[in-house]
Amino acid sequence: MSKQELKVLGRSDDVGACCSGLLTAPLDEDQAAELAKVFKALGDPVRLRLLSMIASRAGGEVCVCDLTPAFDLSQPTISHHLKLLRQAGLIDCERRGTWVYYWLVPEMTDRLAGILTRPAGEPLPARTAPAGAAS
Amino acid sequence: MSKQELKVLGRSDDVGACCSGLLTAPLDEDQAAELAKVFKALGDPVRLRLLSMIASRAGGEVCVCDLTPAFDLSQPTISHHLKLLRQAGLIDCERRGTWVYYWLVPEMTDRLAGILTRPAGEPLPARTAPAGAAS
DNA sequence: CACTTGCATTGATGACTGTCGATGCAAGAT
DNA sequence: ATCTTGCATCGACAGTCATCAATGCAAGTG
Repeated sequence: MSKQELKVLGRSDDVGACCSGLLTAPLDEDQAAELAKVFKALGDPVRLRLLSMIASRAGGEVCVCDLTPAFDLSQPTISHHLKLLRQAGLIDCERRGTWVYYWLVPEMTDRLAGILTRPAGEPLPARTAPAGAAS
Repeated sequence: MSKQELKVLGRSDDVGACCSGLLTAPLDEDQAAELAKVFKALGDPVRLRLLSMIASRAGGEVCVCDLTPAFDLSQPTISHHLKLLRQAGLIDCERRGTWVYYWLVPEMTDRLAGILTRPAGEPLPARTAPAGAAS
């Protein structure tokens, strides 16, 4: 339940590896394609809420049966969104008896946060009085 | 060129304000919908590459004429992607003579990075030996 | 003025996505 | 074994999206 499924991310090193930041050097096509899959998984309000419910849960994991009733959506739809989040490497899950529990993969959110963080003390080219503006 | 267009984000306070983190408390529907628009804008490889090209540019801004030839896509398509990034609040632009220049809005990427960052020294509920596993 | 160049907008189209009901499957209960 | 419950998968359908060619518009050039 936790290790089959097409591993969307990384062909080899996966989560921990890769690129410093999107803001410091132009992404190449492969990096961009890989990253886009993760951001696309975050690009839906239902999945964002699911992720935040899972991530903020004391104890670190949530049973699907606690997630589904929080939405005005069918159970297959929630299951589908959870699958996408898992394929993006943002969460993982495990069956335990009758129930399935999900938890956050913090390495992935850490990686995204790092990618979106600009190196401290950047020049920050004073975007206020654009040089030769059309005056 | 820089201030019309439907302001996708914030109804009032916009970028700087809002929520602490997606990882600490469940997002409500409005926050999730708002955030999802920004992540959706990042969920495309072309837009990610555009953003990284703009953000990493020395001088802080890029002319569209420098961006378009870097892709195997038509000029209207690039223009469309730039529009989406701008509507998401990630970049802004200005016409200067014949050319249009784009630059990063670092407040937005900062905000996203913050949202994806978990509070330091979190319990990190030892996901290794799942309690009552199906043994 | 007409002509050219840089970029945005429009309209069309094929591909993808979110959603559902129906179904399948695993595991505990009887 | 049969029934029930929890969740995933399947197939279908409507809505959204990425892309293009055609066109429009702004601004510099002759």
